[in-house]
Amino acid sequence: MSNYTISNQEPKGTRDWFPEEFLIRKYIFDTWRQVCLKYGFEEYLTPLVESAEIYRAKSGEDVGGKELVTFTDLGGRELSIRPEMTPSVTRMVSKIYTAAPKPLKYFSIANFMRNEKPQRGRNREFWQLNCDTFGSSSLNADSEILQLALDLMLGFEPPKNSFTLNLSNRKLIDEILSLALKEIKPEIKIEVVRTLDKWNKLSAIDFKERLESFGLNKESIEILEQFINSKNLNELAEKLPALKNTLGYLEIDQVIKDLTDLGYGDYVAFNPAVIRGFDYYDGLVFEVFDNSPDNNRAMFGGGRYNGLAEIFGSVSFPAVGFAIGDETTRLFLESWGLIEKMKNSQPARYYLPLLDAKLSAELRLLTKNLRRAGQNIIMGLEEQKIGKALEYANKNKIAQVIIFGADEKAKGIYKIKNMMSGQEEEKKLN
RNA sequence: GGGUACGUAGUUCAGGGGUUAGAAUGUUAGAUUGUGGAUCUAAUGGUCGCGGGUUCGAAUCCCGUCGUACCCCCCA
Repeated sequence: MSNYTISNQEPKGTRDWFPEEFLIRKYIFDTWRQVCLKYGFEEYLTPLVESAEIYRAKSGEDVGGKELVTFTDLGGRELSIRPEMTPSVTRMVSKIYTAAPKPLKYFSIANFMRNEKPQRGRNREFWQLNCDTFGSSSLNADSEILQLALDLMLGFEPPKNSFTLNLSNRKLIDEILSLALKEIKPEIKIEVVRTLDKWNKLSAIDFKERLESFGLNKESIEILEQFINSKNLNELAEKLPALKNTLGYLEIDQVIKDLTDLGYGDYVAFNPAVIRGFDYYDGLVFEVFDNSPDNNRAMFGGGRYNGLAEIFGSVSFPAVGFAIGDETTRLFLESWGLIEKMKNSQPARYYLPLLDAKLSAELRLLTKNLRRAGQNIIMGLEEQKIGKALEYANKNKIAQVIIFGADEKAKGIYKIKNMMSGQEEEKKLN
């Protein structure tokens, strides 16, 4: 006898997946996988751990630093549990890139770990779908990736206007910065970009004051305000004509046209406040927003990151992609009542209780035959009176009970009772 | 890393200095002679998150710590 007990609580920031929760997760993963396969994307996986340096090199101060979960292996190598997929998949692709036919279209569904403070929509262990196209600089690749992101959302059959894909371009951001800031130091530029990124959370006054604190003059601030307040491309072109024929502008314009032609127009919009935290983005960037008042937040995003690959080796290649988390997706489904809908369309399960211990051999045989015929059967293991059997089915939300006792055996039948309607159906035993 | 709130049966909660800590629900067994969500009976359940302090006495007050939820920071 020990005088203490070990807690049965899961580690901080992780969660147990009881069948009810697991069902939701499985539904999300199945939907993702189905959509990706339709796009001809191929599924891959990398190891759970990578050399720690791969993250220290590029993942940034937090993700690649204090949030990294690291240990030392038997050979003294420092390994980390992956906090994101991009370095791994880039490393993996760089091994085959030169010899592989281009482009490569890859996706994976994997878990990750970041040592951060858990909060709504964010845990230490989380799961993500990562989708990337490698080896194409064509705008068609960007278009397709965005279409994939949209179809991933539409795969859950959400109501109209439940989400919006907001679109911008890092090239456009660079244009506006050189237009507004001209000879300002790079450190200040980074701060300005962060402020633009936070525009949603700041009031107009705070926004202005913040820019003033960086020492920007009136003219610069006015240009930035005109930019960030543009509701669409036309408005932007009117206010800041200098941007109109820039590559960044034209790319956004083209992609929105592509997607509108395909019928996604209601879901796509230019939004100058989409910046995204990572520095490696260098072309189109996007974020998908949940429009639900209960869950109004950026769900996921991505973009083009042509310059990233060269950091990991000699091979450089263009890439465009995004990642979407299981938890944010679950919150989206919840906010639009889509989980109940999914639960009600699960395949039927049958409960076949052991009403008479003497019939256990017959019960096993019947179970086997029904399973062979493609049914999902939960077979009773302990002798049970019919009342208890029906109660068990109720409590476990099993819709159909197969009744097979002495009476049925004598008649050479079994009965299927529907728990919802109460109706019974007789079937012959072979 | 900073902040706010909360930790009492498996679960949802009550009790807010005074004997052996309660309810509902769940689980298990039995009753109603094989057609259900019911009712009845019984059993099962808790070092009141953990540690320290104040007190004659702490689930209750104080401090710390751990955990949970949410916000900020950061980031997908």
